[in-house]
Amino acid sequence: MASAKRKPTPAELLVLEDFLPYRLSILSNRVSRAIAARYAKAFDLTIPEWRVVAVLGRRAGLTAKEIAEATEMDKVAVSRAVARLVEAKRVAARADRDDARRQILSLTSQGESVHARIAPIALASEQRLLTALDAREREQLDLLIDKLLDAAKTL
Amino acid sequence: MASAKRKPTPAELLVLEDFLPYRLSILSNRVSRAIAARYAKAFDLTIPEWRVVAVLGRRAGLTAKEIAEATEMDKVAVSRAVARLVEAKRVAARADRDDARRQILSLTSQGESVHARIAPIALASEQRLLTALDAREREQLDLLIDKLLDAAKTL
DNA sequence: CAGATTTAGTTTCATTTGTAACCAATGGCA
DNA sequence: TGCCATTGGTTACAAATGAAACTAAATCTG
Repeated sequence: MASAKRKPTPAELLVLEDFLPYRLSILSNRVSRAIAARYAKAFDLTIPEWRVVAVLGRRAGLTAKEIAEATEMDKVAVSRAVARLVEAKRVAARADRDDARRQILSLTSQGESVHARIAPIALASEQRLLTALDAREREQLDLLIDKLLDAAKTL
Repeated sequence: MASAKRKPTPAELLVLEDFLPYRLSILSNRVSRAIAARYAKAFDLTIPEWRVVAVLGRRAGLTAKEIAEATEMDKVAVSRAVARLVEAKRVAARADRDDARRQILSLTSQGESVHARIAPIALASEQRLLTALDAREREQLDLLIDKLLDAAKTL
């Protein structure tokens, strides 16, 4: 007969290396750090600044609020990143004629240049990571992340 | 005839919402924050401390070095987390007779209690997240994350 | 249109985190 | 054995982050 088994306690079940939130955290950190290492010092750009550049590079004329929404950064982080970027003349701010609180932001030519130079580095890193997966797996990954992102919204 | 198309530049190809490192970062943050919110205040425990508790809960008698390896935290983070846990009498340190620099760490009964109370909360959050996926997708996810973790190691 | 409320964005301050320097113990090794 | 390099861990300092308070403009409401 089968040996009588006690049901494992939650504490016994929780193995850090198998715990999804932990795994995601390690993965995200490894990837972000590796990529940031390639541009952070070379371009004197933080990750939040990079995100602002990336989004303005594709959609010029956003306000800080819109950038915050697009990047999922909070408004303080956006404010700081934009301030540094404006200071560095990588982003230009012009007044919004309809609302004096808002500023319409867009990349300067220097900002465009940063964008154009970092984009291939970022994409190459992503591609390098994705070489671990075949085409089918990449599709699966996209789908799974979409589902998890959605589920995590309501956690 | 097909219209002549210019090859898109990298800057045009890089869409933040589709960029894997960005997606992973958002996902990881959402998940970690949601889970931490459930225990951080209630147990006065930071994420690094929680990781130390989790690993010591399953493998008592580790040194700080070993904890750092097991959790992928750097030694400073471990040192700080352990210091707070010892202070709170959740972790006990005893001298290693072979090497005076090392301390053998393990959970106190209070630490065990924290572990036993948080484990089900953490697992429940993970399960809740995973309800978005069916059994097959969960397997795929595990496999994909393993591959990416491995690939990210050498980025 | 006056006062209250909301919104966009910034500043301030406390906490967290990361890096580097440091200290003490150990392990070569000549 | 005596010196040097390495290792385990902590400390100190700077930079990043987050929460809350704040400013100023816009909007709502009576």
